[in-house]
Amino acid sequence: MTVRLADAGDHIVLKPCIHDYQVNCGNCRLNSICLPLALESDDIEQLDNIIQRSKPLQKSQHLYREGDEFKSVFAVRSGAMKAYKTTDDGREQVTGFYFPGEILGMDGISNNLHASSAKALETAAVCEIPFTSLEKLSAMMPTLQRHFFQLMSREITADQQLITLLSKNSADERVASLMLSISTRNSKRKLSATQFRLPMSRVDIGNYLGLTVETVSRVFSRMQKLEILRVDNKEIKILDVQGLQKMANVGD
Amino acid sequence: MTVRLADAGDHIVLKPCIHDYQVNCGNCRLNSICLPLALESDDIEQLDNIIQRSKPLQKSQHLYREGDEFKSVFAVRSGAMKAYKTTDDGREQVTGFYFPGEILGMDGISNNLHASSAKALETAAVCEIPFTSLEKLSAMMPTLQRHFFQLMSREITADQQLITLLSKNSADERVASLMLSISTRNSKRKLSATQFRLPMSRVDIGNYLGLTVETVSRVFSRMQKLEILRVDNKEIKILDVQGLQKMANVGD
DNA sequence: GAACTACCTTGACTCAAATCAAGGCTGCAT
DNA sequence: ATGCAGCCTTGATTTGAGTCAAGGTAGTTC
Repeated sequence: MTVRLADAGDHIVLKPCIHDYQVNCGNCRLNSICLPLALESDDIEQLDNIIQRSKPLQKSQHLYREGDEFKSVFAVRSGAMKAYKTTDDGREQVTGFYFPGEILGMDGISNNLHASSAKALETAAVCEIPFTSLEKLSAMMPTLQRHFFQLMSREITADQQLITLLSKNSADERVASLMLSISTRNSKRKLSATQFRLPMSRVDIGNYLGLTVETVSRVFSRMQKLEILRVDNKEIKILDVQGLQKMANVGD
Repeated sequence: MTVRLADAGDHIVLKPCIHDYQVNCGNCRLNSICLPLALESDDIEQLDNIIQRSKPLQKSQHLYREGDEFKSVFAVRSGAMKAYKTTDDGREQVTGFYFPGEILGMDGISNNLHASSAKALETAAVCEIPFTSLEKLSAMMPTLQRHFFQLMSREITADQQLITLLSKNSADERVASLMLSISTRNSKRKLSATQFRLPMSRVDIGNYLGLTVETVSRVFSRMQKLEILRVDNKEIKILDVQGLQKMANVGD
């Protein structure tokens, strides 16, 4: 059975081969997420000039690796990315999933080395923002400087959310929270909040949430039995948002 | 039995009532940790001018609370602080411990509201750095701007370390890692790396590491039995650094 | 210095998630 | 179409940390 991916027509199509190289920040339909600046059009043009748009990454291709020299941060334009660290004993800790309009790579600033690796979960296009140019432009444009401080701060609060989730919540609550997070982020980019395709594997979800694959799989089965979700491999349909919120144990 | 607190004379005395209000950034002995800038003395003076030094906080007094308006970031001058969030069901998640020279409050930038609360673990003095002034100064001083980006990035990598610890490591490994982290940070400020007094309670340690008090206590007992640490309430003496590293399971 | 409180430790028991094991799907390559 | 490899699911069993319970210790107040 086939499921429609998006309910909002052709806003952002998560299929390969539709990557518009001519897009610029001024007309990018993600700029309300990516750069919610009250930028003067002149400012946008300056920003646009420093941004490099390269050819799309294929699934499982790396954007950068832990230890690489840090030169740029990246905005996801289409597709999805994961950031992860490899622990001393070789296991993988996923530190974040990044969807269109979201920025990654900021952990590399502190040491001029990327502190994590970034890999495409599916065919993905990114905008590269060279950091030295961004710094110079920030010094000249107070709103941009402010905005970038805010982006970094948001990464910190997101990490703290995850810390709390890992430290205090059960397997059910963790998976439910992730589903709600993806749902919310989808609706921000005008995609369906209730129906979507997960770009990551169960292993990735487990590595993000501090759970094993088996546990993630069991939670999905449980949610399906409770008629909170319909799960068909990577296709997710949220049947009962309130039930999901209750399962996530989030205060509302 | 009494234990000397510091091995380096009167560098930083963790006892109350020795707080020098006349300190400025130029002569502060923490500036190699707090602001490792190759700042011109003129630059230091400008920075110094925006920094406010208020009277010390008493133990368990709040510096700010979750939801307060964000106005400033803070540098710890003496004592120790903890940052924490309260979960929807009233439990506490400690997101970080902050020692002299370390900066806290950066999670408030994203929403202009503090995303966590900060409380003194013992009598503590802080330097308040008003954020709007810092922004203005950053736009004028590239090294300061760069430095502040790096500080925020460091907070991100620290959070990612904690995420990995919570997600992948056993109780033994978590407690051992925290002891090593405190040891390292102590030696950076010329204090003993092997002997120190924990400013936080077992409950705080548990809330930071995602463990219960009982588990933290049992780990300390185990470490003592293995002659890795000597634990006398809050006094810690590391007897076997290599054993501790092995227990933390950190690659070297 | 007695009493109180907050903090810490230890033991016995329980339970949620990990581990171990096996089998089923899916989609790609031949 | 067939075979293969990676991914996902389900069941049985184990285990590390949580929970419950009780008692000890240190520091503070009166």
